Amino acid sequence: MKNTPETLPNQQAQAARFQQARDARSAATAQDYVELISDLIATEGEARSVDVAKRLGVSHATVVKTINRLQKEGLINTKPYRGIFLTPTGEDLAAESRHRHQVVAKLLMALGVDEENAQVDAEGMEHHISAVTLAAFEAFLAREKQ
Amino acid sequence: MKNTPETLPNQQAQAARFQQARDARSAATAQDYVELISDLIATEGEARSVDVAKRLGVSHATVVKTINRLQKEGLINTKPYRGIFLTPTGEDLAAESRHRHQVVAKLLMALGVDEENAQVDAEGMEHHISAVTLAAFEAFLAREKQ
DNA sequence: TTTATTTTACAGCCTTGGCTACAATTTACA
DNA sequence: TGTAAATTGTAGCCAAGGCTGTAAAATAAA
Repeated sequence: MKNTPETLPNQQAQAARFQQARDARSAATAQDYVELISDLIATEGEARSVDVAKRLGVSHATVVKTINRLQKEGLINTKPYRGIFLTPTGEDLAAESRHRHQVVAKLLMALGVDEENAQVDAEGMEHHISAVTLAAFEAFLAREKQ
Repeated sequence: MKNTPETLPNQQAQAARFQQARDARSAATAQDYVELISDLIATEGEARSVDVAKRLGVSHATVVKTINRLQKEGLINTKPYRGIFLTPTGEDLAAESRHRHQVVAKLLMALGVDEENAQVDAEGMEHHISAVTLAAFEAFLAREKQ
């Protein structure tokens, strides 16, 4: 295949889109954790790694390892054998993630998707919603409400 | 935290949702590859690993490794130093993926998202769209067209 | 206050999906 | 035809995110 003048920019644009999707995938873990930890603190008063493991459906060892990484990244604070807490940065990310999650789930339901399917799909989709798309979703929901 | 009668099912439901999201993430690679290979064959007459690498924005070595895995999984056929082909299973998956991708992109644009952002977000979102949600998207688009 | 249970931590392993560097093969062209 | 360029393949490395198994600490119960 030769690189005609048009194919090259298309290639690069497509590569950039795939790159963004990969970035979103790797950011998804951090978002899931902080969102869940924030929820647990709000509803249960504390977040323990055993609860995080149960909610995520993974082993507690996986949780501990990930928590350690997120702590290095400045999203989480822990003390040995004590609960898990969010840093201000982690709180911000959690709030943003929860908001995106809720908007996506509401949009799906507004389009006629049942609650359970909306929750499942929102869990995966929320990490791939750009600011532009989020705004479009919110605008649609605002229109529908009238 | 004690497991009150209500928290347990909730926990399990949430764990199942996260599990589905993880499954979708790992299936995403296969879908991206077959969709892209199918596109390349359609537009260029053949799919070569160097082209796949350029379009995905990864190294050719990564492509070769993944192609080998997908071949073992029965989605792709290759002969040493020859092009990449899809098995019937791979063709089916590619068609399905392309369709989902297009529906998602169209929906985003119907909601006012610009083409480029729609393409980026669709690339990530398409792997997390259940059959129910896909049908809802299509129904919405059909309604809009009138 | 011991003892048992729960929770947390750590060690080591696997797979996926990235990478670079180098080797082999095919294709293009001088 | 023979050599250079392009393409494909291989080897070996890394990080993330899974896992099991075992040890340590904290909590609950006898």
